[in-house]
Amino acid sequence: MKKSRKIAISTVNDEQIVEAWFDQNSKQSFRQSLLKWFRVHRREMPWRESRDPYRVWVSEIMLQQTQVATVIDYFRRFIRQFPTVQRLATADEQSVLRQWEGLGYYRRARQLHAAAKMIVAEFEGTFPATVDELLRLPGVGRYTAGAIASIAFDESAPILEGNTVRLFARLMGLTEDVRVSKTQKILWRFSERLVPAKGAGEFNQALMELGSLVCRDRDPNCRACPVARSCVALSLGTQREIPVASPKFEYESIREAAVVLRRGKNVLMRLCQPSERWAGLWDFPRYPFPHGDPVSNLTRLIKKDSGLDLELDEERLSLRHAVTRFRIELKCYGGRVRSGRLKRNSAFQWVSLHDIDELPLSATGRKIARSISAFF
DNA sequence: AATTCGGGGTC
DNA sequence: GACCCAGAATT
Repeated sequence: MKKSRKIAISTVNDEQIVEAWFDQNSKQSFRQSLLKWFRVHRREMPWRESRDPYRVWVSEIMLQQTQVATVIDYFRRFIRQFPTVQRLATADEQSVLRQWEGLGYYRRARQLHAAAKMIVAEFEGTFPATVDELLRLPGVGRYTAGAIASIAFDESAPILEGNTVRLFARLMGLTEDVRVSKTQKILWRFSERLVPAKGAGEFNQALMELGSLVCRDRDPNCRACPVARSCVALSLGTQREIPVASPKFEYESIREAAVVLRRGKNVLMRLCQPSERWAGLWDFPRYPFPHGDPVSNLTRLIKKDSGLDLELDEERLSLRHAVTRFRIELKCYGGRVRSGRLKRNSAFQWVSLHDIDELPLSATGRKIARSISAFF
């Protein structure tokens, strides 16, 4: 008897911690308080000006792992150039990637483009309107499907992302690592139990807005919180210790070299291959920084890969940047071609200075391109 | 269950 | 520097 009771208590940490919260709190009054707050503090955002599923979809893809402030201008430009799903579907991928340049996670742009073609072809232009249909689109996972279905189609679908993870963890007083799947499951369950049958779109946006503006990562503003009375963390004074999250990765410092090789008005560029970082984007020829004499070693590397006979100058530009789990120190060299022709089906290609503006580059590639006059 | 995939904001 | 951001797909 005592034994089974003990087991029951330890399993409270799992699914039933959710039920414990709902036992202690009225979800109707929680929803009311939240929506009342949201109607006052709701921020204007370009994708909130309509409920056009296409625009909601584009915004949700852009917002994956990307802050609202960063997305706003990208969204405006993207919708200006690709105002409908049909226009996106018939665009070429390079122009889509060009609009995405600087946002990062470029797979999102390629999948968005692929999904637009799917919608036009398989759904005959009728936008997928349910979570289950939306999940068939590449780049659309559980969060994004729930967000689109609820915001654009008023489906009662739950969401879970950065803001709501933090909010829910504090509301329940969750002290477990929110990155492990067991905790994710608890958080999804919480979202499922909380989402209303009607008005889920507004409700979900209100949750995220509260997480973003009030239940902030650092410095949560509990005095301004409309649902403070439902917050276990606040009642225990542990709101600053929650959420607990294991580190995502450790940084590794690496050094690279890039080369701006000129031939007349053209510059040697390389199309990043599908298996590489920046797939589909253009980059300057780039290598791990060679040991020994960088100029002579780089000259040999480029000659081997491109087939060109060339002459390199000294270092002209040094950039530091971080990408994924790497801190990169990138040194850039200028150079001229003496003779030779490009190898066939190497990813290299001569690009005129003017055309570089139209190509999608990585953020560092664009920095090099902008200071290209320093190499001539 | 881990890793990959960017880049900028912020303290 | 270190962590976060309206995550998804792959290994």
